[in-house]
Amino acid sequence: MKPKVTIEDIARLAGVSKATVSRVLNERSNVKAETRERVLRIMQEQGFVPSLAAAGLAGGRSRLVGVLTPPFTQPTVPEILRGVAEAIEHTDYEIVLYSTNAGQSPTTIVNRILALGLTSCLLVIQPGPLTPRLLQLASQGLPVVVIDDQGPPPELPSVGIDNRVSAYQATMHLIRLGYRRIAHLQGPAEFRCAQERYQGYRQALDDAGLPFDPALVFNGTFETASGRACAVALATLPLTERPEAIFIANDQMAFGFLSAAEALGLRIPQDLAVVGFDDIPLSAHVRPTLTTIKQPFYEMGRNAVELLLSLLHGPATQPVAGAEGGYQPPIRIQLPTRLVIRESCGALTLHRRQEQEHSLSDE
Amino acid sequence: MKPKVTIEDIARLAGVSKATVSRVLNERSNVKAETRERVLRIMQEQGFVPSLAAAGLAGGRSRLVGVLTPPFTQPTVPEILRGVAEAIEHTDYEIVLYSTNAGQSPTTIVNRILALGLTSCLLVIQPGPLTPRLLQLASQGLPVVVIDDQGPPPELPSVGIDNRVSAYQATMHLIRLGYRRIAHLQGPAEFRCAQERYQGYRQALDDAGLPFDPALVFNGTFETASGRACAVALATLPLTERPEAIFIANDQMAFGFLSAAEALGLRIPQDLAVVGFDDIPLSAHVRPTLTTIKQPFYEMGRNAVELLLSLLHGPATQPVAGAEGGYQPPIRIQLPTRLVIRESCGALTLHRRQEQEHSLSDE
DNA sequence: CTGTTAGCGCCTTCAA
DNA sequence: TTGAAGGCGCTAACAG
Repeated sequence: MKPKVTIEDIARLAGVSKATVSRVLNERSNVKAETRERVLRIMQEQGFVPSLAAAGLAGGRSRLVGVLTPPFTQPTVPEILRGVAEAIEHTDYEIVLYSTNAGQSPTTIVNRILALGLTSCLLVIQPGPLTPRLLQLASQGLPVVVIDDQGPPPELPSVGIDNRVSAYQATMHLIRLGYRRIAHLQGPAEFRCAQERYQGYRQALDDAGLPFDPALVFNGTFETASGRACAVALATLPLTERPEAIFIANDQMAFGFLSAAEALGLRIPQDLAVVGFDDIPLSAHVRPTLTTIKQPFYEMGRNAVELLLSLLHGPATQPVAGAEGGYQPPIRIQLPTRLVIRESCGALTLHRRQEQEHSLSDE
Repeated sequence: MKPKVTIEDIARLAGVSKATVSRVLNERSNVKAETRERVLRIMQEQGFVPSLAAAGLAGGRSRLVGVLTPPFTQPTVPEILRGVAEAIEHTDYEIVLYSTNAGQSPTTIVNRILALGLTSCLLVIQPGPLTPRLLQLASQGLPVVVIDDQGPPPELPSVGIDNRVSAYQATMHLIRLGYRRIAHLQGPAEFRCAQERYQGYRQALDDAGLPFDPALVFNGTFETASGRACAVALATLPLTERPEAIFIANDQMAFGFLSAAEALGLRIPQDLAVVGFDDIPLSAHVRPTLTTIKQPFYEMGRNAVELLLSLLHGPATQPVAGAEGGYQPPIRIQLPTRLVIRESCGALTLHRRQEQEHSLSDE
């Protein structure tokens, strides 16, 4: 149906050997300029595009980057993928997508991916801890970059944010607004980012000379339901023990909190100020709109791709087993976050809307 | 680094020829049951996974489906992709993702995709009209399935909804609620779905014996801004000419409409009832929550994959040039939509919340 | 039912 | 700087 133009065709038309065409393709230097241009021109004319499949087979390394993602409906994912896709587009690589639908072993998928022999490197968007299998492969030399929107420990090259500092800023924002009793709804302990955000919260209290009250720290799961549960727990607290504000470790839980609070007759921010973490699309649209820490998801995607490709092209920094030369930690790109001030923290009502974000107007 | 297990290895260990192993792999029937099981067992033991790249090269057809998508941040996309990914997962195919970032020629991308020789079929999620190049390729025998969330003309096998009927239901819902003067904000004329939704609107008015007033039909772009513009236009109308309700051709525009209406002091649904179209995630969260037609995006993704694979496996229904046998239209899978009743249409306030959807509680 | 023989389109030695 | 030959891992004909 489609008479694919092959290297052989080009070679014949250009009057050179296939090997030479191949050299031109791979931008080898050892081709006479004149020849190169002729070949290039003919490739143009014929609309030649090399077969990635064959190139991968023959050359060993393919031009496909495997991208391992959680379900697309997880709110942080689309933005990250947009960044990834855009970065890839400027290269001659393509994306092979492996979506990990909840409930299937990540190890299985990883095995499948690699064994397929399609992809020569992996970009992992994975909430929570990494599969041992992945670590093992990486240590064997497979280029892997992790985007830790939810914060896996950086045992691999990774792109992410400084959760501790960001949480510190979020908490400090509440403190500056004059709140004294500040609660925290934290994420599950398996997530390193949950711990880090907790630490940032603690640190802010300390630095402000505020007492830490363990009774004000609630355990959550990063899911909406636990936000609701937390609101209920707070509402049952005696008025004197009730906090004036709460820093919630992700927006998803904050949504649950807001909706339950509304149902419970708890006014946000008048009765209780709320700051979240992530800034996913909904955050600008819930009522009240959510003050939160904005993670630069798009940029994370872009940076991850760049890092991955640089790993791929750069010298094979093979982690020699038992190397004595001192352990050097994997590369980490840390992107800045930003506090987005909206209604839920009370800053707007307190400070007459100095930095208000128009909710729907920016789309 | 990773000593890939090949068919050759399996063949040796099982004491058969590579061809036989291949037969087992491809589930050919002509293998003795006993042999098959031995081979399968050994493949298990060795953790053998065939190389898609090689298989594609050798066999001519690859096991990769190319998926052409708009940017992931377009709100309808994640759900569709989720469906696609989930359907693919049950097969031995993989997804190669081509994201069409706005502003780049679709034709270029399509060419690139095909020439790569990676994918043997294409799933296109494309708002608006199809590239001529795509049509041409399809007519040459390339299996293509289109998901028309925004409604391209079904010149190719496609999965979508009945826009006309759905729009009819939306409008009829408003009519049943007692509204008489009903406006319509339509999408751009290039989108067939925009025309169809308009037709459904007209039809509903006709069937209800309501007069059609061209002054109540506004032109939109399917984007937020045009929703705002429409609200402004409505607000400037003399009170007597103002409609009591409006059917807006997609939710994105409805959001713009709602936010502008709020700013203009127009109360929804008291002053004006609104019904949208799509039911994207935000629709349940804007204020007031949006009554709208729910498109089954997830199912569309799933069905599209199934259709595509059936096309791939089924008999090559090659559209023979100039065949006399009468033109038969391409397959179309039409999925049912559903009217989701929320606040913006006034039904809840009128009929004391009979079908209310809890906004945040279902996540 | 099974083994043998050619390639798929490309890259990578080698030798020239 | 170039050409010729071999093979990546698999499938598709053939024979048997």
